[in-house]
Amino acid sequence: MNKVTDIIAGLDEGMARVEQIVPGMPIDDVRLYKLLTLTAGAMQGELAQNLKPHGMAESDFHALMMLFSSPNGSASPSDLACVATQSSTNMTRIANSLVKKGLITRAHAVDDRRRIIMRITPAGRRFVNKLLPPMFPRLSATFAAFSAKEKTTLQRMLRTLAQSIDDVTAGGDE
Amino acid sequence: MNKVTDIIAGLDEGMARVEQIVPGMPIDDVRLYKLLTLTAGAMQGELAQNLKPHGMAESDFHALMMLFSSPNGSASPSDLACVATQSSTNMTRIANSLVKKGLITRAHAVDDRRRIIMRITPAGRRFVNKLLPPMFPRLSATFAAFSAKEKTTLQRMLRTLAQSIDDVTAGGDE
DNA sequence: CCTAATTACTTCACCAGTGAATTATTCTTT
DNA sequence: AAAGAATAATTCACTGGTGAAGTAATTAGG
Repeated sequence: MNKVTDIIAGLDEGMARVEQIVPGMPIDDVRLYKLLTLTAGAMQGELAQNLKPHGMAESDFHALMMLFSSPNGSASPSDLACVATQSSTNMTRIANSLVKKGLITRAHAVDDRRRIIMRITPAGRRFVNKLLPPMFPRLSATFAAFSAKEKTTLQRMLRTLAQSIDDVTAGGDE
Repeated sequence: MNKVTDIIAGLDEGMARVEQIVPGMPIDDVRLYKLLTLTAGAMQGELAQNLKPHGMAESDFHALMMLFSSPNGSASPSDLACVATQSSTNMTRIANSLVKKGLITRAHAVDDRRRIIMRITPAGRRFVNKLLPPMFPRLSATFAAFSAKEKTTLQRMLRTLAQSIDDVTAGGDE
C-alpha cells in the first residue's frame, strides 16, 4: 500500500474540511505545497531504496555525485555542505563513510592546511558508473507521462518556484 | 547564502559534465528530479523553521494536522503512519510528544483494545488555529509568481506525476 | 611580530527516524 | 473452546542529522 495517489485523495478530503475551519487559508497554495513535497518525497524514497543495498544513504550518494561531477573530482567539505544543504558536522560523517568505503580520499590542502580536500577515487568513479544506469529506466518511466513540451513547462515552473523561494526567504529575513 | 537558485546553477553545470561521462543518462528527467526535490526541500525547511520555536518537528505537526482535519478529530497511530509515510515506531514517539504538549489525548479503542485512539484536544485546535495563519503570507508569496492558470497546470502535472510514481513502483515490485 | 578575530573541520550531546523483536489483543480454524 | 495466525502498539538498538563547543590554521590590526 502507501500509494501516493491514495495519500493525495485523503489530503484533498482533509483540506476541504480545514478550509471551512481556518479562514483565509490559501488552499490552492497549500495544496501545491503538499503535492510538491509528497511527490518529491516519494521519488527520494525510490532513490533511497536503490542505495540501501550498497549501505549508502542519500546524502552520501549526493556528496559522491558532486565530486563525480566536479571538474577535478575534488572539493572541500564546506563546499559540499554549502551546496548540499547540510551541516559541516554531517559532512564529516559522510566523508568518514566514503573514505571507509574507498570511494574518496581525504587530505589537507597544501595552500591552506585548515581545508580538507575530498577527492573521488577510481573505485568511486566505477561505483557511480555502475550504480547510475540501472536507475535510468524507472526514472524515465516516471516522467514518461509528460510530453517534451510539458517537461519543459514543468522545468520552467520549478525554476520560477526556486527563484520565488529565494526572494521570499531573502525578503523575510531582513 | 545557500540560495536554491545558486544550488541549481551548480547543478546545471555539473550535469552537463556528467552527461559527457555517463552514456544514456536521461538528463531532462534527472534535472526534473533534482529541481523537484530541491524546491520541495527548501519549502519544507521553511516550515521546519516556523515549527522550531514551538519545539515541534514537521512530522509532529503533520500528525496533528491530520487529526485536526479528520471528521471526528481522532485516528489511530497506524492510520496516521500509513498516510504520513512513517513507521509505526515513529508514530509512537510523535504521539508521546503531542500528548506531553497537551495537544492530543491517547486512549484505547473500546471495540478493539489493541488500537489506540489519538484525539486532538481543544488546546490542540487552538494551537493549529494560531500557528497556521502567520504562515499563509509567505506561502502565498512563494506561489505568487504563478497565474491562476499556471497553478492549475502545475497542480495537474504533480497529480500526473504522483500517478506515474505509483504505476512505476507497483510495476517494478511484482 | 604578537594578539585577536575568522575560518575549517571535528567532537560531543542530543533529536528524529527505522527495523527487528516483544507484548497484548483479536481473528481463524477446527 | 483452544491453538495458532494476524494485527496494533511499544521497546530496543541502531543509523542519520543538527547545534554548540573545541581545536588547529590563517588573516587582520596595532
